[in-house]
Amino acid sequence: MTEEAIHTSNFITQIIDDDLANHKYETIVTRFPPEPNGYLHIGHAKSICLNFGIARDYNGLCNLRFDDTNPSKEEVEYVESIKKDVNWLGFSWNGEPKYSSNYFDKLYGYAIELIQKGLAYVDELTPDEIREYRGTLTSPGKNSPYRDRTVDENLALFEKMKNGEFEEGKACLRAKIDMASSFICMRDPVIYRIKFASHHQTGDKWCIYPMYDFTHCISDALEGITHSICTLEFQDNRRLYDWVLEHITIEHHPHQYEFSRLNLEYAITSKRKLNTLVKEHIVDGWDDPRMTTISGLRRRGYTPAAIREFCRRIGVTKQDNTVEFSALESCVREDLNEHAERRMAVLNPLRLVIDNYPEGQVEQLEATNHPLKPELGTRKVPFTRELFIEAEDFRKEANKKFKRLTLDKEVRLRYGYIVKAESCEEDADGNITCVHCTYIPESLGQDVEGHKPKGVIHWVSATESKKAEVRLYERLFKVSNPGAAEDFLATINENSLKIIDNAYIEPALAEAAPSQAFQFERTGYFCLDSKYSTDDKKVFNLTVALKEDSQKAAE
RNA sequence: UGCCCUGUAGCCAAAUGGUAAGGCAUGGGAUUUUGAUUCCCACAUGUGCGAGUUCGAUCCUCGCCAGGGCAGCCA
Repeated sequence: MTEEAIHTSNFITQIIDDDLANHKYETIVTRFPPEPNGYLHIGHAKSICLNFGIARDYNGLCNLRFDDTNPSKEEVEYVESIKKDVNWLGFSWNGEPKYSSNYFDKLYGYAIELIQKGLAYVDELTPDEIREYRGTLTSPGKNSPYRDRTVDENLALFEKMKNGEFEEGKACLRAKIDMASSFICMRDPVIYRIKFASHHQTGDKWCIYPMYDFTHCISDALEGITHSICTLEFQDNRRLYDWVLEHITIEHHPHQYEFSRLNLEYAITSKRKLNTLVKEHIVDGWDDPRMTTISGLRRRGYTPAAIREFCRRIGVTKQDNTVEFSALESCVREDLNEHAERRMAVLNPLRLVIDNYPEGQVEQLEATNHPLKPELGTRKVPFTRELFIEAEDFRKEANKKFKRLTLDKEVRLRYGYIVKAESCEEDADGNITCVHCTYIPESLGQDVEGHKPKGVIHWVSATESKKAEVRLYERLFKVSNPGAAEDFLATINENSLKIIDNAYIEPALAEAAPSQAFQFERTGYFCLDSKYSTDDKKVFNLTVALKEDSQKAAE
């Protein structure tokens, strides 16, 4: 998966192909325009891959533009996280990051132009009245009594708005379009409102801020965007996008195209709801490994390549869709299977004593780091008389499908010897506390005539291994579509985080580097937790479990 | 009961007038010192429904049905 498809085709790239063939454009320019009011999530990754991917595939440009027209919801923390996430996903934007707020002066000028053309007016209806006058989905609206003010009057009033001479909500600037339009966003949309809020980029320079519909199209035009790609809910807004650009004096007129946003099972792709989880401390921040935010996926151990591949596989259309979570997991497994070195770790230790192995002896067995990549080398794994194996890898007795250790039967210890379970000890409650076995000295690295182990299990030396914390995760929600629930907080899976504080890792894992992925053999893929892991106490996150043979459940 | 958009397999998604790609999932089988990986095989007489145009329709036309979006001084 190192080489991604150079050109993935979808209805938008088909339009671009046509535009290029017709010489409508020579260079394709796109943009990714997040509002810095939250962290990016997997849904944004789809848009990022689309916009930056097009720029890459067509040798074009993609701007990163913060759509920061609402200072009361936005923060610099978010702009920083967004830059980091876009870069981490493997993309770089054209030039410096842009901000809609860069264009506030020009936007103000275009508002004046509209007023001068008699196409905008200062309305003094209250917000409630504006809503009443707007009409409904099935009935037309009616004109505001302030709609026919003179140009001069509007100019003076808009100036007063800018100078802070109106209170918030007492006046706003509206485009004069059509109160009877079947597109509600064309019923004299508000294009400027008063907000006495300081802005993270412009400070207290302004007390009036332009609305999205007025800002976005002009920002696109000013940046020379050719294809302005957004999600389906903006389809109606396209009429207003075009109206604004047709009625002001501006060089470019980009075209807007809409695609369907990603819905992922068992995940939430609403910044507002994600924010609730963070603010209510239901999760451990925006980067909680259970979150499908970019930062959460990163901390969980997902790779940029896996996320990009996922976005490639799901495609881009206008159809509503809900992608199964397994589609995402398949992408990380594919990447990690190829790139993650293999290690052994025991999460639920059961003592295994090899009665015929010399006490005190430590043998350094050689283990390959990757079964299909000898170039990744080998490492030493200490083998001793007492080991830990997974408790679930031993049963006193079991049916034929059980491919692990049972009394009087043999298994191979991965990279080591064949052992035969002879007896086990139990506590007062009947829990198995220790298994005694014998090993076959000549079985190291080779089969032995007459011995057919039932399977291969992983292990760790009881005396040479290190203790570690391992965090296992399940889906954050109990239902496949938490976003549709009346109260999505009620669908939280209380068991989504399981902390194992007495896991044992082979010595080589104590050297694990942050952001290095490992496969704990027969268990899953893991990485160090960037937040809680320390030199003294390693903490590993489960990225994704290995697939399990369905026969395993039938044993 | 207005306008806009969308209906191809369990989930994504190609093909856009020439007779239904691919991926995920699922079920079988082979290989395997990871029940992983890898490799084979199976998986839509069918494109929401009904008409029409055509030699031929998933594709064009009309009607119907279903789903989504739109009534923030949010984006």
